[in-house]
Amino acid sequence: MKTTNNNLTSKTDFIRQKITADLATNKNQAQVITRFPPEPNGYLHIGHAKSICLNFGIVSEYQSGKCYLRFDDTNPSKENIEYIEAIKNDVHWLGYDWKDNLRHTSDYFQQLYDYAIALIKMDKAYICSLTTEEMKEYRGTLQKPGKNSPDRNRSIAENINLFERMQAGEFEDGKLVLRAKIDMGSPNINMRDPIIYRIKKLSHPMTGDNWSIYPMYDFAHCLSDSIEDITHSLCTLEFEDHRPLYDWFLDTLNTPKHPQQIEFARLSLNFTVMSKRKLHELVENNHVNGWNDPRMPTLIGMRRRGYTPASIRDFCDRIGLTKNDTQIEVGVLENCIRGDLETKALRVLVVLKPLRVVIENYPEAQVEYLDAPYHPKDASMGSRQLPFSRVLYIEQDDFMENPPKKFFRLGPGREVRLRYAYFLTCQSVVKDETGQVVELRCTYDPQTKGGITPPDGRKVKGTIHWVAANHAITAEIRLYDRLFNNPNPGAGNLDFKEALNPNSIKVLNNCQLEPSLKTAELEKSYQFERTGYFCLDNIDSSPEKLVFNRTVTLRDSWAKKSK
RNA sequence: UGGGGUAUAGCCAAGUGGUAAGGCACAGGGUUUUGAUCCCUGCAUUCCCAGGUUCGAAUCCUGGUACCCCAGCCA
Repeated sequence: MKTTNNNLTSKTDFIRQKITADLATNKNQAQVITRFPPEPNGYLHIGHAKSICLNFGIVSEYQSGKCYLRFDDTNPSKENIEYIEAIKNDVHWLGYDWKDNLRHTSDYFQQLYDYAIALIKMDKAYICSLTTEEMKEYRGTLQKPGKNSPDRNRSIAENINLFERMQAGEFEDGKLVLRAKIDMGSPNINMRDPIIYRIKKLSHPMTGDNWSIYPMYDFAHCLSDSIEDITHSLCTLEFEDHRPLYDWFLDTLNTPKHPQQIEFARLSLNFTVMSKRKLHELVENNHVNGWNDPRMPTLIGMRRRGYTPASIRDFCDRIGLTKNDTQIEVGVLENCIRGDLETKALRVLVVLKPLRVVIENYPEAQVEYLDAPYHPKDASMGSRQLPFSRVLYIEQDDFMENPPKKFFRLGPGREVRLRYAYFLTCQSVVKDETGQVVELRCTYDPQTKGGITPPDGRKVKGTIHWVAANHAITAEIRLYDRLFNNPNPGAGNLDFKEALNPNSIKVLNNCQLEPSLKTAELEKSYQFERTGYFCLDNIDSSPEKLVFNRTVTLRDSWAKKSK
């Protein structure tokens, strides 16, 4: 999608081509106005991020750009105020600012009502008393045309009277609806006299008890776009066959503005689910621990996991924008966060699964401090002093009793470098009654301080991380893996929950961290050298008990090879 | 013959009649005190299929095929 790198980014997707062309012909007074219109009935996920980056991103590319954040709150039975606040937070976190362009569809309820009255007066809408079942029957099927409602020829005066009484609260929910009078024989089901208002005697989060009728999406959305003078109304593919209806309302009502709806393919990621229904189900049935579970594809979950706004924006740039029905590999996302954190994350030493090492030729009570840079390529990130002493912890995975020849780490008689410290040779192995290796007895080479090559020129192939036992901090670390085992959970007619990965979270309780991590900060990423990127858990971590989440592992060509 | 869409590599995706960009993945090589990073190199005689038009077709025409979406008083 990018034709050049970095700041010279120029995207040439079909929507931008269209906008550029419109600008060239001076359509819409050479303006570009978009909107991101979430329904406040759930948390935002990575799929919404695609839309946010598109709508907010695109207007920043043009001088005249403006993007509204508009809550599409036309259904009070599903929506609530908590979601509104959460969505605002997520949009800001992602890096976008709607400035003073915050709106709600409910802001236009009166105008929408007036438009409905206008439609009735044009004899283009009528009150229908068919029940839900009858309505379905009259609608016809995909193959067969529908038939006219018996109420279709109700008089304008009666329609107005009934509509006013619907709003006045005279009828129970579901008794009557207002329908557009279009064409029950249309091959497009959306045009078969769609419902535009229904009765819902419910308190609305924004308008309280002012209304007992609420407009439907198709009616409210195009008119809200028109009211806001949206130039390009970008939405996903499933609304493509609603476009004739979008245009019908605006044409019929002859609105001063007629925005153009353009559809693009929604994001689909493998090994995860994106539909709100499924995400709700995961949360409600406790398959995850809430919307902010780090395994969720929600923005709030990804944030907790350690994904940065920049990495998500980069992802949205890379995946492209087309009408193709595609499924992006999660590897692309992982690659984006690795790319971002590679330059930003402080490097630290942390042992996930400790194995005790005693250096037999190192003085008992001695402690020395070794200088270790926070980033191998960026000196401006500074350095810290790592305490080193006779008893250390190394990673269990860095030792094998009978290692294959290509294993560069520790084994009986083998020598490795302790990062920033010394060369270390394994002399013997201590086991418990069960035969488990519990300790390594080693020696170090005093001539390799700092990890340098000794005078005899001896080379060592592997470098491992470590932590001084007496100085280490103990912490909990949560290792996450993909939530589903199947690249396409729920494909076919399988229940997507069958594909849940039972090992999507692994909690390690005895992790040993270098002392500098005592002051680790929230919202900051750390690279635990050789293992991955981590961040403090923004819910469960406390100064007394640090809890880290693994954002993503480092690329590991050894793991790949050794399989 | 319900309607609306989409087909370019394992996954994305440029390409708009002039001889198949780029990214991810993958494979090989180099640098490296992270088996990371970084740096090279390779990776579609062919664009869903079949015909046709043309000096020339992924692009135009004709006919097929596959997949996705639509029958909420949801959005």
